[in-house]
Amino acid sequence: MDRRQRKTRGAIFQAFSSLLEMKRYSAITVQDIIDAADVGRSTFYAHFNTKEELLRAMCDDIFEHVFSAEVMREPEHDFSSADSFRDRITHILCHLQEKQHHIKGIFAGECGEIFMKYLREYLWEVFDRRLPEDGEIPRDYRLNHAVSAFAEGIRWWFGGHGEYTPEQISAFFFGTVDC
Amino acid sequence: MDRRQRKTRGAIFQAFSSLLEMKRYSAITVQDIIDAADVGRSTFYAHFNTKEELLRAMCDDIFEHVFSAEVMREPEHDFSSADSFRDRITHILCHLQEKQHHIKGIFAGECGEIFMKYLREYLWEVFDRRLPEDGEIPRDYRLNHAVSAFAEGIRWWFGGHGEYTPEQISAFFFGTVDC
DNA sequence: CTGATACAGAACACACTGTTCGTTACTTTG
DNA sequence: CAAAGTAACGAACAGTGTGTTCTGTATCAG
Repeated sequence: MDRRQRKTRGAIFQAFSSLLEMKRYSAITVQDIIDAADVGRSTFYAHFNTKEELLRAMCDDIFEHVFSAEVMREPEHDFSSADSFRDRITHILCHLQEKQHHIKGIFAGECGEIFMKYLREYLWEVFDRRLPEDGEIPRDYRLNHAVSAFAEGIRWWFGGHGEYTPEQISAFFFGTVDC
Repeated sequence: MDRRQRKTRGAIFQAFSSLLEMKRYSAITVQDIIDAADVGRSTFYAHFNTKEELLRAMCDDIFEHVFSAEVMREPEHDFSSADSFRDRITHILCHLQEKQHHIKGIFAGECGEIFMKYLREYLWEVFDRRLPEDGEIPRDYRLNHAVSAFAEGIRWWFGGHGEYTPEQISAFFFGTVDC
């Protein structure tokens, strides 16, 4: 990738991210972004067709970092042991914490929902490998339950409870849900 | 309230609701709504200052129906018995099912998030009265956990699992979470 | 050095928003 | 039943944001 492209892309991400901490998503205009990023209008549209696409790209960027090493690079990992599963979960939380600065703005506003949606998709995969078959309750329901509780736990964490460590959040989760 | 007002308001709600089943929220314009509702432009703005306000009004409408009899009219109800709490939850599910037709469109798209946000606010109150004090895990976390799991359970229900009865959903929930 | 590629910036057509106002139709009150 | 009040209509309007196009300039890779 061209150095100019990286630079521009980074500037836009940075601008958008900090704008999100001040304004709600729908109140942010493309003009705001290109002003803050200090790039030309046509340049923005050369990178992203729409504001929404930019948001999606930012989410992908984050999740690539958070999940790549954890899940993608070891697709054969079985999560058979409860301990190893718990480790994975804690790792995910650690990586999210690293990206804290980028994520906070996204979580704050209405686009937090979009972020959550993507997050849930990734988490679904992770939990899908772990959740046991048994029970009268539909597996689908239980999977949804676990993913929802964990994802919303993360949102809770970022939304004013940053004092806890990833290990603690992990402990809270496993103390409340049975996996 | 004037009959004309009611009629207009109803027509707009109806139009918006059915539009939501075909299009995503942000793709729906005020023009679309007034065309579908067959009302004048100025009339729309006499009722709602913005599309967002319309959505909020619709949500309020629904929740007033779902929660009024359950919670508001008996604010002193204590939920002390596990059974009565479970009954309340089931009642809420029943009332949601009644409003199914109006809710489906809202749930579908991105504005489902707004609906969920309101839903969570109401549920928070309900669960707040029930959740015990004890435990090492912060009460706040556990409350968030229960509310999230239940709310997302409802979304799951409306999102293609309508074959289950309110009683079953209730059973699924209480079989997964400990309240 | 050179061709390719990215950026700047201005101009543009287009779409949607939210407001205003004069007119018509309906509803309530006296 | 009439009169006053209120809501709806619909056209016109300015304002704002979108996404595209184009020309010229700067930067990159080989």
